[in-house]
Parts: sequence; C-alpha cells; structure tokens
Amino acid sequence: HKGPYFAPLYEPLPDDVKFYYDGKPMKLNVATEEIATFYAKMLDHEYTTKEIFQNNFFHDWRKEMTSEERKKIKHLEKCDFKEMHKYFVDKNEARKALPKEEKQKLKEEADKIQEEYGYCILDGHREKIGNFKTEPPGLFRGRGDHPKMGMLKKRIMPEDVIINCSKDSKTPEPPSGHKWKEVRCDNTVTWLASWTENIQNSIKYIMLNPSSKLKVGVLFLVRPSVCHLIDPFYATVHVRVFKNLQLFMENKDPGDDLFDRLNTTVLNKHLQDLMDGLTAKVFRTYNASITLQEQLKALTNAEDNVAAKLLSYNRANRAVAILCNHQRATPKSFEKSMQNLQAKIDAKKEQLAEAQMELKRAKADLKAKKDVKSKAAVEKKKKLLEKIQEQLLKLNVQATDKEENKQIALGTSKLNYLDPRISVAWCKKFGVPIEKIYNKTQREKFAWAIDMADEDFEF
DNA sequence: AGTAAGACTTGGAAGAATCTTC
DNA sequence: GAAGATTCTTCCAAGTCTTACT
Repeated sequence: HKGPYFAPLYEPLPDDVKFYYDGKPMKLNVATEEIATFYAKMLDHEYTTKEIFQNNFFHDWRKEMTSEERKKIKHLEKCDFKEMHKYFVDKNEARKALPKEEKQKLKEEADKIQEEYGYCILDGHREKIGNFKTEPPGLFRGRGDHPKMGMLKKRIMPEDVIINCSKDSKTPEPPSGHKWKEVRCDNTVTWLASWTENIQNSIKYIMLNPSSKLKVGVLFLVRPSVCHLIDPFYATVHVRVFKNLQLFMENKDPGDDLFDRLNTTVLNKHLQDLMDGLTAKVFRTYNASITLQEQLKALTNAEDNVAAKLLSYNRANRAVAILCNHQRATPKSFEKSMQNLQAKIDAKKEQLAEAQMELKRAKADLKAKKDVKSKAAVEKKKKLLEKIQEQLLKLNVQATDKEENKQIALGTSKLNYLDPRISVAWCKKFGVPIEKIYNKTQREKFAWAIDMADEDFEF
C-alpha cells in the first residue's frame, strides 16, 4: 500500500474575509486563523452553544496563538467569526452550483486518489481499504456531555504515522521532506497504518473495507459449529441461571448490585473455557439470525406481490432490531414525509375512482357500438385500472412500513448481526430481487453470501 | 487477578448523491 | 430545473474483546 492519504493543507482565507475582535478587524497568524475556521464552520451547530465546547475550544485555541494574539484575545464572546462562517457557507453553495463538467472533473480527481491510495495487496489479491485518509484536523465532537468536546484535534503528520506492511513489499514513501514515525512488518494484525490521536490518546487505524477477505466470514463462516451447540446450551442454561440467581440473592440486601462479580471479562472468560470462539457477542449474532429466519418463515406469504413480501421482510428485520434494542429517535422529518405519503395515497384513490368511471363508460360504449375499436378501449381501461390498483396497494404498504419503522433502526442488525445467507435464500425462494433488500455497498460486503447461498439454505 | 494498551467492531450522525415533485 | 425529500456513503466516536503486563 501507499500509506495514508493526508488531509489537504490549510489554505489561508482571502484578505477580504475578516475576523473581528471586540468589533475591530484583526489579522490572525495562519495557524491561529486555521483553528478559528474550525469554530467558524460550526457556528450554526448546536455544539457552539455549549459552554464546555466553547471553553475547551477557547483554551486550546489560545494555546496555539502567538503571544501578541494571546495578549489581545481574552474573551470568546468578543470574537466575531460571522464573516468567516459566511465565506464557508458561500463556498459550499458555489461548489454545489458548479456546472456538470466541473463536477465531473472533481470526481475524476477523487477517483484518481482512491485508485492510488485506496487499495492494497493482501496475499497477492488487490483489496479495498476502508479508510485510507487520515482524519483531518478540527474540533473534537464528543457525544452526549463529553468533557472534551471542542478540544483541538491536531493535524496528523507523517511523523505521527506507523506504517505496517509485509517485509517483501515496497515500503510506502512518506510525502517529500517527511518521514514516518516507524515502519514495521507485523503480520499478526490487520491494520496498514496507525497513529495516536491527541484527544483521548487512543490509536487510530487504517484498515480494510468490509468487503475484503479479512473482514468477511470469520464470524459467519466459522460460527455454525458454535451455533449448533447453542441450542442445547440454552436448554440447560436457564435452569442453572435460575438456581444461580437464587444463590446470588441469598447473601445480599435488596439494594445491592446482583451481578457485582459478573462482568463481561468474567463472563467471556467462562464462555471461552466452554468453547473456543464463544463470546457474548456470538450469542447476540446467533439470536439475531435465528430470529430473522423464524420470522421470515412465519410472515412471508408466497402468493403476495413483491411489495407485500418486502413488508414481511422488513417486519422480520424489525423483530430482530427490537431484540437487539436498536431503537432510534423518530426522525425529525417523519411527520412531514408521512403526510406527503398520505397525500399521495389520497391522490391515487381519486385516480382509481376516475379510472373506474372511465372503464364503466368504455364498457357502455362497447355495448352500444360493439366494434373492434371500443373493445380495445375497454381492454386499455382495464389495464390502466389494474395498474392503478397495484400502485395504490404499494403505497399503502409503504405507509405501513414507514409507520412501523419510525422508532427502529434496521441498519446495524442488517449489516452486523444477520447472516446474509438467510436473506439471500429468502430472496431466491420468493423471487425477490436482491437489490430490493441490499444496496450496492451491502451487496459488495455480502458478495460471498450472494454467491453461495441457495434457496434452501438454513441457518 | 486486575488493569491498561492495543485491535477491531459497532452505531449514529453528517454530508453527498440521487430521486421526486412541482 | 431547482427545491426538497430520500437514500446512500463516509466519517469517526465509542463500544467490545484480546493481549500484555504487573
């Protein structure tokens, strides 16, 4: 591989885009200006209204200022980033409004970078890298009430990066004038490059795309041996769990933590002793997959049309998501898009009524004239009516699906917990095109399953 | 046995691309 | 054809599990 692709260097603002302190324009040092733009870009984000975010940002920003700047800039409230903010908003819109050819050109440039840095050779095969770019500098966006939100995330330099590649491969060249922190050849790990980020002091990695050999299959292909053991395991375990619970409770007061001695480490250790490869996660995957299979069996009706079958599929998928507790907040746009859909349904109903009337008229016409032309007209109207009926049905199914899905996130279980062969088999068995349930990325990731599973596959 | 560091996976949000609708 | 909605993709923080260490 060629090592990571580094975030582009900072481009100073044009002279007419000014920063104001205490109402007066102030020219900032390039490094200071760069950090200011990180904040300016986020001005209409909720983050910048939070005190912790503001304080962390201001603290880190001042650290990077020249001593003169630091002497002057003492209060965030007196900083005016609005002009900078507007500059970036405008720039963004200008980019969106670019003519087709220009956009095409930009895309080609991006593709070239992807082509050059986005792949590596693994065991003689060309594999796609998942994240081949270093994370750009910016302000840390911790979730919830993260105490470090707003802190400066520093620019990653080649000197921060450890390269991992095989001994017989060509070592990637660092950008000119730079060198790598280290080059090593460790074939016991999967990462290609790594660096330590400055906020939490944790390590970030460049790794392969989910479609690559390294990422695929390990869980699902090795698992069957584990899974057929899980069934009898469950059967005996719940008796024992009950007894153990009683034991746990005997020596405890009602307020005590029941599981003070049971943490995931202990649990995993125990499971590991029972069988190699058995961890708590395997149970979650097993439960998810077996549930999907059962639900699909129970819900799918072979006589249904594709739309109705898809509703059944989504319902089975939802049962899994509920089991895994993949809940989400109802999307902000939910009400509105539901109303839109309802309006569509109403419009379709009117169309339907209209089509019924027209068919009636055409039939009457045929009765009166009994000629070839009006017979053809009747047929045509019949066809139209059927088409509209089908469309209406589809819309209704869509509405049901949407409503049932509003507080449930399907993505994670679909991507990480469900054996794709179950879905592939289902598609083949019921004649549903695979594109209806997996988009392009998902099809890439599950290519192995699409190839191998036939309609009789059982988990 | 407990803890910290390292490796790898997961989850959800933001941004980009595409589709719809007027 | 542009504005808005929807879907896809990328990004990256945070979670889980493993390994190393004391």
